[in-house]
Order: sequence, then structure tokens, then C-alpha cells
Amino acid sequence: MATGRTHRPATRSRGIPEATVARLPLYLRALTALSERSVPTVSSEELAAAAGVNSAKLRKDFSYLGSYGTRGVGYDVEYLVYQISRELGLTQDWPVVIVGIGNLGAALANYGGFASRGFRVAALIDADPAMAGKPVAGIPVQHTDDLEKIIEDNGVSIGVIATPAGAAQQVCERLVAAGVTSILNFAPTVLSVPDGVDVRKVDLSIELQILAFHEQRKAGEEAASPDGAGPASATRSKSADKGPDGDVPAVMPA
Amino acid sequence: MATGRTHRPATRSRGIPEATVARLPLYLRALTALSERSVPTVSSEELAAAAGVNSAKLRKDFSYLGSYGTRGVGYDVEYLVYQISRELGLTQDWPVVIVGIGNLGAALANYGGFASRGFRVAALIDADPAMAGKPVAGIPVQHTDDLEKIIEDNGVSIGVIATPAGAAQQVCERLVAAGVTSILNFAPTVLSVPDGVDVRKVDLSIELQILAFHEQRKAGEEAASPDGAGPASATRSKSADKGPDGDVPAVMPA
DNA sequence: GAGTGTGAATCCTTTCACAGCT
DNA sequence: AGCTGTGAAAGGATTCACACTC
Repeated sequence: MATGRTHRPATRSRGIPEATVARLPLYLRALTALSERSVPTVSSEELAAAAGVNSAKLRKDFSYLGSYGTRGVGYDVEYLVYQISRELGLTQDWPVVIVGIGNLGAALANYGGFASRGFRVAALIDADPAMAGKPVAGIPVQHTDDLEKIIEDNGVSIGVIATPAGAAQQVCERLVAAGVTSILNFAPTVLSVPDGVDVRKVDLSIELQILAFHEQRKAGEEAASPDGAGPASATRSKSADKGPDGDVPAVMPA
Repeated sequence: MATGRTHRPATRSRGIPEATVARLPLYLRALTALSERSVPTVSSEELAAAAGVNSAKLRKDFSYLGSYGTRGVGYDVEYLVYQISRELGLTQDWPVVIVGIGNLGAALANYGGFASRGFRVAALIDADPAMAGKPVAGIPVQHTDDLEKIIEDNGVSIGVIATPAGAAQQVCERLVAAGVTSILNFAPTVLSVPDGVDVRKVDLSIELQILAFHEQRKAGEEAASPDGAGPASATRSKSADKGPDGDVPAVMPA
């Protein structure tokens, strides 16, 4: 902490709001699908529907990137794919290491969504000596002892932590010391990192708890209604309860 | 779609903001850890640190639940654990089904964080007949044909989708028709559901893309600085760039 | 006519700062 | 003295609605 240099207007260096950044991958996915179907242009309305947001939000989001559309026509799909990819930094290759090759780590290693974007699994790392050398998803698992060397040799700046909670902070510190500056954390712990390092967390159990909260509320509403139907019974009539859009942030580990 | 603006009542009665709900599981986790260490009370400052938020936010969050603290002292750990659990609906048992038992589905089935909160994996479902009967995490996989029956027999209202993207919408529709009203979606697709059904998504690839965005920005800043150091080199000096807290919402599939 | 780009209004979230209880 | 609980202020994000362009 205590960096003398007060600089950096935090999140908005060149202006793109975090909320917008978080949606760019969504747009990119929808656009990629359109591109594969050789659709040449889309309107904000159509693209928004495909991405699951509303069109005003989408247009506002795009306005932060520049004026890439044509009034009266819409957006050129290929051009937008390129612009968003560039904005997200996906025109370059990002080597990634996954630490902790248990069930989840193995699932991540096998996940196809990596290569399709600019990510490449550079290495798999696990603390269990028995795993060393075994291939997972075609990549041999390496031992934690070599973590630093692996990071440096491959120029890795993004690390994925899929270890048990107890090991996460220590792994995190080693990753950061070796040069990693972005971490995706699946372990159910709060990681503390120095300034300049980004952490995002994904926590399955938290997501379920949020669902349970709303689920409980629905049940309560039902009970309050005059009718003693059993538990099941396909709902559907009830009006939505979540926000108008149901697109709230929040994240968690699995 | 084209649901007329869903009317207003929404979160009316107990009015807990979504952002607060999304943090309750975080507090609960920190409190549970304290409870296990037999710590009797915590201050907002300490608990906030353990949960990775700031204390003003935490106090404001708790103020929506009621006045559960004691001025000059702090919060009673056990009492808070109970209150938050109750608020989240974790004092009851939530049967959950996981559809799509590939690498990820299997990892989820094996994930311990379920039972520890009020969740119970009631069934695993997969479309591959070859999987039927095979036990995963001690639970026999059942075939998709029986999906409706399984949901109804077990009174399941929360479903987890871990299928390939192409199958997700159809699975989703069957789950909803059978009575599921909350869905956790790991497939990289936008699900469309009727009003009254909650969907949360977890998308690994999106999380990585967000990290790449910030990573790219860091690299740009560095390049702008007068110094031609090589790629690696343990950073750390650089002042933070992300928001003051780095705790932005957003979600994605794996 | 169709559909983008964007100021202005609205809504939600976070932070401040301090009154009030123990 | 210490720490919670909360109005009020500040800051973001979303939505509105319409001028403007093709």
C-alpha cells in the first residue's frame, strides 16, 4: 500500500466503465455466433436480445468504445468482433496456468472455451507428487516446486487457482511473486494481493446461496396466497421478483 | 418475451438490496470460520477484513437485516450466523439436481461446499445412456428421460445446468416445466426463462476475458513508462489500477 | 423510415461522518 | 472510549427519449 504516487484515476483510465467491460465478452459471444452464420449486420435490438441485455444498455456500452455503428442500419458484425476483441486484449495470446488439478482443475483444463478465445493453457500445476507427469487434457501435470520457473519460462501473467481453500493464499503469493498479475480464484477464500494485481472469484456455493434466498422468498409469497397447493406444481404465473433484468453482478468459487 | 413491464412490488416487503444479498454468503463464510475458532464476537472492522469488504459497507448491509450488533462491542458470531442463514434460507434443506455430468458436472457433484450449506445433491442427470447407473461422487447418474419424474419426486426447485451450450436451453425448459424456479447455468449461452424463474450464470471464459482486459491495460501503462525491462520481472511496485476495492459483480460460465 | 449515439433523468450502490448506545 | 446504525452526500449504472444520420 502507501504508494506515494496517487496517480491512476482508478478504474476509468481510458473511460470504459467496469460494468461495460463485464458485458463485452457477452456481446462478443453473440457476435461470434452471428459471424459463424455469416450474418453481415445486426441492429442493437437484435444483438441485445442475443446477449441477454436491453438495447439501450448495449448502445450505451458501445458508445464508450466509439461510434462503430451506422445509423439506420446497425453494426457490421465482423468489424465489431474485431473491435471488441481488440478492446478486450484477445487479439494476443494469453498463456494461463491452472494450479490445483483436482476435479475442478481437470474440468477447467478440459474446458474448450479457452482456446476459442485467446487463452492457452500453458501448464497444469499440482502439489501431489503422484500426479506429476500424468497428462490431463493432454497436458502433463507439473509439481508445485517448479511453479516459479514455469511462470517465468512461459511469460504467464494470468493464473487460475483451483486448489483447496487452505492452500489458495500461499499459491497466490507464489504466483504473484513470480510475476502473475491477474488471478481467477475458484477457492472459497478471500485472497489478499498487493496493489496492481487483479483478482476475480468464482464461487459456486455463493451463487447457490443467492438463488436460495430468492427461492425462499418465492415460497413465502406463495404461502401468503390463498390456496393450499402442494409443494411442486409448475409455477410461471407469478410475476418476476428479481430486478427488471435479473442481471446483477456477483461472483463465486466452485 | 415481451412481458409488459413487470409491476413494481418486487423486493418490497423486506427490501434487501441485491448487492447486499450477494454479499451475505461472504459474511456467512467468514463468520463460520470465526465460529469454528470459537470466537465469540467480532467488530465490523474485523469481519469486513475477513470477508474482503470495507466496514461501512458491511454495517450498511447488516442494517438491512436488523440491528443485530451491540454498540461499543460488535456482533455476536453465533447469533449472526443464525440470522444470516435464516435470511438466505439455509436453515432448510435444498435438494438440487445437476444436469450434464461431464468434467464440470462431475466436479460440481464432488464439490464439498454443497452439503456444508443447506444444499443436497438429489440427483445427477445426463443424456448419455452409457453413463446411466454409473456412480459419480457416490450418486448414480440417471438418464435425461426421467428428468421430470426426478424433479417432481424430489421436490427440486433449484437446478444446475452443466451441459454443452447447445443442450442448455432445452434442458432449461424441461426443468422449468417440471417445477424448477432457480437455475445456475454453467453453459455459455443466454437462457430465456419465463417470469418468476431466476437464472444465475457462471462463465469461466468471460471471467478470463475481463482479466485479459485489465491485463492488457497494465501492459500498456508499463510500455508507456520510460524503461525497457523484459517481460517477466516480479511486479508489485505499480500502484493499483482496478477500483478501490476490486469487487465488481459480473458472472460467467465454465 | 430505421436505428444509432447521447444528454438528461432515474435508480441503485457505496462512502462519509456522526449521533447514539453500552 | 469504542463501535454500531443510519441519514445524507457522492458516485455509478441503467433507462429514457429524442436529435441526428444514413
